[in-house]
Amino acid sequence: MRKTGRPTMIDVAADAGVSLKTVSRVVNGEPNVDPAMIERVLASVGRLGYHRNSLAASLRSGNRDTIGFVAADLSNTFYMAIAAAVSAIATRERMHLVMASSEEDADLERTLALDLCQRQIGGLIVVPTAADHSYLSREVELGTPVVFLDRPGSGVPADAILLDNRGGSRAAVAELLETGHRRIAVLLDSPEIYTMVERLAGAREAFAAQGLTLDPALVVHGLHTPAVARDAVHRLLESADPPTAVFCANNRVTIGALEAILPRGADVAIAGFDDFELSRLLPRRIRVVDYDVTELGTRAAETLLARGADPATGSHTHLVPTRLVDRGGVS
Amino acid sequence: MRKTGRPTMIDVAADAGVSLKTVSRVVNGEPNVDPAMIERVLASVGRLGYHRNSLAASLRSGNRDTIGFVAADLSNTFYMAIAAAVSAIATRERMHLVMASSEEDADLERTLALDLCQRQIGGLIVVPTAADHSYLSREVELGTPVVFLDRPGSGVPADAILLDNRGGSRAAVAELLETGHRRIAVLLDSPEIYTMVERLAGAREAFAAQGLTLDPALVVHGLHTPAVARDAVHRLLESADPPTAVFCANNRVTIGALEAILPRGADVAIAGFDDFELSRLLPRRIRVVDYDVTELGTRAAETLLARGADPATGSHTHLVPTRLVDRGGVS
DNA sequence: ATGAAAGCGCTAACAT
DNA sequence: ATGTTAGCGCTTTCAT
Repeated sequence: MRKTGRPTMIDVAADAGVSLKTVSRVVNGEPNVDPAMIERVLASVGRLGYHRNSLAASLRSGNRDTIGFVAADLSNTFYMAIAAAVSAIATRERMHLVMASSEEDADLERTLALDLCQRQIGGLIVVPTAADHSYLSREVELGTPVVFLDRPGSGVPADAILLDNRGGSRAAVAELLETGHRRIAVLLDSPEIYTMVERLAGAREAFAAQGLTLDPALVVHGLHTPAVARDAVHRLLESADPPTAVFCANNRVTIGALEAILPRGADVAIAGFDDFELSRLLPRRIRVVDYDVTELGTRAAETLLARGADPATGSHTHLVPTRLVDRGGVS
Repeated sequence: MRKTGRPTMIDVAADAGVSLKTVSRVVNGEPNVDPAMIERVLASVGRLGYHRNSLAASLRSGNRDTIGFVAADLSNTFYMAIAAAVSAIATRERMHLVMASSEEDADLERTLALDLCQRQIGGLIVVPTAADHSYLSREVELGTPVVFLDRPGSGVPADAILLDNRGGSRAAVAELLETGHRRIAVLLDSPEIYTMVERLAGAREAFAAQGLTLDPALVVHGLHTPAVARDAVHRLLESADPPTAVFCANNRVTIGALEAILPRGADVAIAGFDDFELSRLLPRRIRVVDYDVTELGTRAAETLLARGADPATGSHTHLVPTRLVDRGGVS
């Protein structure tokens, strides 16, 4: 036994009276080992409580058995659900998932992503916060597959898995217009976030398709939390010419809008991007742009693995479809 | 440059015309290096696009800079929120978080936990699914700190961070009793889950304090999903002697109960363990046993780090307090 | 079927 | 302040 705690293959080899390589063969289940030898080695493994050091193994073999995931904000259930989906694929492939949250900070994203690359990961999934991702180009060149999730990356050739943001919000706003609404408020988080830009564009497309335009006074940006969204909606409803409908560009905004509209009992139609927990139990009916969150994570992980297996083909962007559904209306 | 892609310290040393160790010193920011030398090395680092291989570094130094987290079910927002909290601490400490989900499967938990230990992690947080954790005793002996989260472990001395399950449910049920309810249904997930056992015990304590006992016909187990809980509540309400109140032992059960009770407009008081998203927007008032999820994750991570720094002291169990709050009652 | 030796990329221990 | 050497625990290559 060595001075330090953990037994190594050398210890097992000594204990079993075989060579280091034989232990390695047995531990890794390689073929062409005498059954009696296998027995002997496994007995020593059990006796010493030996566990293979997979770090040392991958150092030598170059095998990468970890997927890195840099989310934009892990306190957001959206990214957590994605992480869960990626984790499931990782486990299925006997890989590990290392995750981190950039907190919507471009510098932190860069630091975390490069940190993960230092750990010799087999692939990296990034929800881009930074505007430029050329900091990853060297890693991509050197063979680390990168997949952008939810938002496109730039400055580096990599696959991307995105939602059909435009199509989803276009459909939701088009429906409000068909129902006769004209004063439709569009409520958004920061315009620096890609999905917000796309969803606003989708709303504009719906107006344009009817030969109409969105009233700039009804486009509200910067609603980063439900509380801020709630206050903004209160203000809108108290204005001289209030909206008759609101389109909320994400679920936090929808929740804030509900917090303002429900207690007032205001007669305002509500549509929102992203489903959320308990939306079915809302006391009033709303329309929601829904999609399969799990598909985002699963696709990203599988794209990553496929890319690892075959780095040759060009980079693709996959759009995950959305659909407009009814929620609430209980009681 | 080497045959394989990534440049190594040796490449940098050759390029800069210095020794390997000097590169190591510069890259790790060690003191006592000539500023001119630092410049020269950093220039080569930039030119070659060198990144330190942290796996190789920790192989040699023995430093463990990863926290492992085995959740019981990552698709549950509760564990996701905990993972987010742990991730935040990991980032703060410049560590990484490797996570996996046991899917409430004891064998998978064991496999995942030991897999993580193989990766030479600096500490392991486990939400126990298995009944016995002596499979971890060797790792603990060898110096890997282990913290059990949400449920106690057994067979191995390790810290645990638990909720005050009994106290929380006792308070909730006591309040229902004080309000005059006697036929109180207690709705639970599987009785094999520790928290369920504790929460049921808390409910019993509340009855016992009044010299009363819980009607066995009103104790329902095995409500693993909201849908199953919903159906069970429908059956209870249609029975000959229906409950006038329900205590739901977790948020999935509460949601199922709401799905049954709200559409019926039934006059049944509701109390539940665990807060949930949008609980504030419910059309009717319910009581919720609330607590700080972040605190669970933060405590676990900090206990782990403290344990890593000082393995000497005995193992402790920390109880995170709960409080009874109002939710819903909007419109 | 088994083993000896080299070396993955880095840091620790010891020079100088 | 800088360099040299050994070796972390394992896999690979090449013998036997």
